[in-house]
Amino acid sequence: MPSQDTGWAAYGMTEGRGRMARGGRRDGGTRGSRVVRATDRRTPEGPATLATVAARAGVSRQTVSNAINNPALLAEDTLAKVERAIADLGYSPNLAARTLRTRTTRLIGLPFEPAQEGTANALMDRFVHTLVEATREMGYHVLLFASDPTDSERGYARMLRSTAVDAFVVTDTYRGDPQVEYLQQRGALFVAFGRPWDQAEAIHPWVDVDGAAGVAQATSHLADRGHEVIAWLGWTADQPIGEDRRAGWMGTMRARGLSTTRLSVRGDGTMEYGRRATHALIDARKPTALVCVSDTVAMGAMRALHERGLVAGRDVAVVGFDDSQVAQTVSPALTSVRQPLEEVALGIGERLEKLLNHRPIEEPGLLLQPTLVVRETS
Amino acid sequence: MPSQDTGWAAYGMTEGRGRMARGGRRDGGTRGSRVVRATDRRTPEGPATLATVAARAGVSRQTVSNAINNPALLAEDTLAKVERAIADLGYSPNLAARTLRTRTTRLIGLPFEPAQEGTANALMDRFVHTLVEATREMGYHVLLFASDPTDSERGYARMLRSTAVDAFVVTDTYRGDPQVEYLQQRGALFVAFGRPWDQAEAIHPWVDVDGAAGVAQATSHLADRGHEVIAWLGWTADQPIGEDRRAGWMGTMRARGLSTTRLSVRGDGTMEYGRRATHALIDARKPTALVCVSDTVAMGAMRALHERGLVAGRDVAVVGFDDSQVAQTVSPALTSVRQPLEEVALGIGERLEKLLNHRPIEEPGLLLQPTLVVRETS
DNA sequence: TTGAAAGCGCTAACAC
DNA sequence: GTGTTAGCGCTTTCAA
Repeated sequence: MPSQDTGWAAYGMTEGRGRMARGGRRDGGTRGSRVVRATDRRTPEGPATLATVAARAGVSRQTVSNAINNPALLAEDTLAKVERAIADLGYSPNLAARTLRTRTTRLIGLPFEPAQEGTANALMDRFVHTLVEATREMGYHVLLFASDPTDSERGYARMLRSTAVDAFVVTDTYRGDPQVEYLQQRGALFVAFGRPWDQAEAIHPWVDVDGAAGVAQATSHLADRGHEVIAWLGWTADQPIGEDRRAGWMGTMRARGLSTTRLSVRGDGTMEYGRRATHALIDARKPTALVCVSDTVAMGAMRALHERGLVAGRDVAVVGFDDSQVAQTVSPALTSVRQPLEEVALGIGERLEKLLNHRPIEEPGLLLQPTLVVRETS
Repeated sequence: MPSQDTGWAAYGMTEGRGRMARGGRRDGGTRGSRVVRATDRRTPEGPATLATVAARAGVSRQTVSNAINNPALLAEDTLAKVERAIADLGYSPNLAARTLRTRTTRLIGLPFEPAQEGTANALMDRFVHTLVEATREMGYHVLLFASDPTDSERGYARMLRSTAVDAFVVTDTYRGDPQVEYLQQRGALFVAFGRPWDQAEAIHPWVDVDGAAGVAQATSHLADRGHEVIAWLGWTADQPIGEDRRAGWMGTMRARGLSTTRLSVRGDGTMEYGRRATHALIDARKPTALVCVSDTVAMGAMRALHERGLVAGRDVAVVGFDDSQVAQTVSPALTSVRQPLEEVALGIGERLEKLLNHRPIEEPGLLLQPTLVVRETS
């Protein structure tokens, strides 16, 4: 175990801390009557505080505080003096003290769901990273917390009661979950990644991706290339996201006067489902193009084509959704709809900022357009 | 914008807060001389505090504190009384106040690097999730922060100075980075995901995966199946992880008395590199099996095979590393070495707990064994 | 076993 | 423009 005692060392240590924290610290002695116990050694133990900086700069603590939070209030030379001292001492405000005073943690809570070995993983990664960056620029950090799967409110409740975060980002507004309602009732601040599918009246800030538009784009792209028998491989009808994407296919087909009869299939999102559905579709309707609700399903479709000696992109076009790593790696490379996750995170960041600063949000909902990444399979 | 004022509403609001926070709160009036300004209304604004609970239970604040932190000290019935009150009021201690007092945030800092569109994404996801779970059980949360890419110490420094976290998890000890040194000098608490490759003397707690053993396993597997000309497709020699994995191949080949001459290739980790290297290897040495440093490289290899009309798994065996989603999805499915990321996170959690409780860590370093997931390509 | 007092480092309110 | 005072909610002596 390392045991360096350089710097203020013993950071986060309990033993001996009580003692340390006692004497010596408040070198200014703003309250004259205070009895300084133990040794009054001046060695800087622990990080600098407002008092340390104030003493060094020859001003009061409040002035240092103002220099940080309200620099405009200070005279130019005072400000310079204080800033010097801050730099010299390497001072950063103690976050806990600030939080206690301002009732503001500068933390954003992000529930981190179990990673299902499948779809959304890499997506989340792109999203979370941009969110971290965006919130950092606002002066916030992202706090991960496991939302109890059995009782999803548990996780939130604790965070709320203990004043642990200023706001939440809710990432799965899908399947009309009660999270949103719960948070709204509590008056908690949050922005959702995902539309309020069922509760149309609830107008909380949200950002989402227009899946229908993405699939419409894909379908148009195929139609433009001369395809007329274009099939849809979707999720089960209870999933709003899947149905939304399906609507994009359906709308485009209708608009182009193309038949959709027996060309729409639904099922769980597995590869095996994609494979079987593709075989069945080919037997029944001989589609020349397949639009899939996800890359995973598309991979199943490609496998089925392979099994029949058909080549994806030459004999039958295939389009996926998500632009996952698989889409980019597989051969032939899969055309896929890419979600603008970075933009989503940015949009959420903007809304969070307004929420946290109590500024009005003119446009609570933001629907972003995905882009079609055309590769070899179409 | 939502404007419910249910519950303690206005949570995190600035306006009017000063007023709210003033009167009424300290209903016990522990310090008799304190002048209570404004109205002394009893309506519970804001979450319950120690004082609220104490008043309700008819005990002092300290007793409530003890009930939470040192229940053994209390008489049975007093404890029961207090616990009742806590439950009734839905009380959770204010984290900021506790932090200010104890100098303990119960937060673990995790630097979140830019997501490179490629290798490790889904990996991180598996890891982070388990880490969140493990630390939650210890009563900690995970705080994400962007470590400045240009000046990696920047991010840490800020977190340290502002007493924002109790400990760090450092995730890329690879390429002998200065982070570790920096943190050690500061006496900061941390556990590394990754061995201390260069600075052998530095004994900080770490957990890592034995890449060499994983590749050795893969190579043995191939040799057992009768392969004798087994090639290695690695990363450039400056990457310790890559060299470690390569050593697994090399060691096994030697142990089995198989030649390695002109069978080892190195390059960047791209698919294109994997593809070209495979073509070159086949031209030069006609290997019957390819062991790859990553799934990405393996995908390149498979593409090359495909281009030559060879079938992976039948004509030439291929093994990857990471067991990424691609490995599971591609056809034929890729045999790959899977890292026990959940165990890594668990091991890190254990070490963190000991570190934070100032308990000795008997075994600072933990090297975990990956497993070979055999699929169609071998 | 329980209670009283003090103070962690900061900022809001107000006085000068 | 700067300083003074009070107190956020908690835990830690220390006294009863």
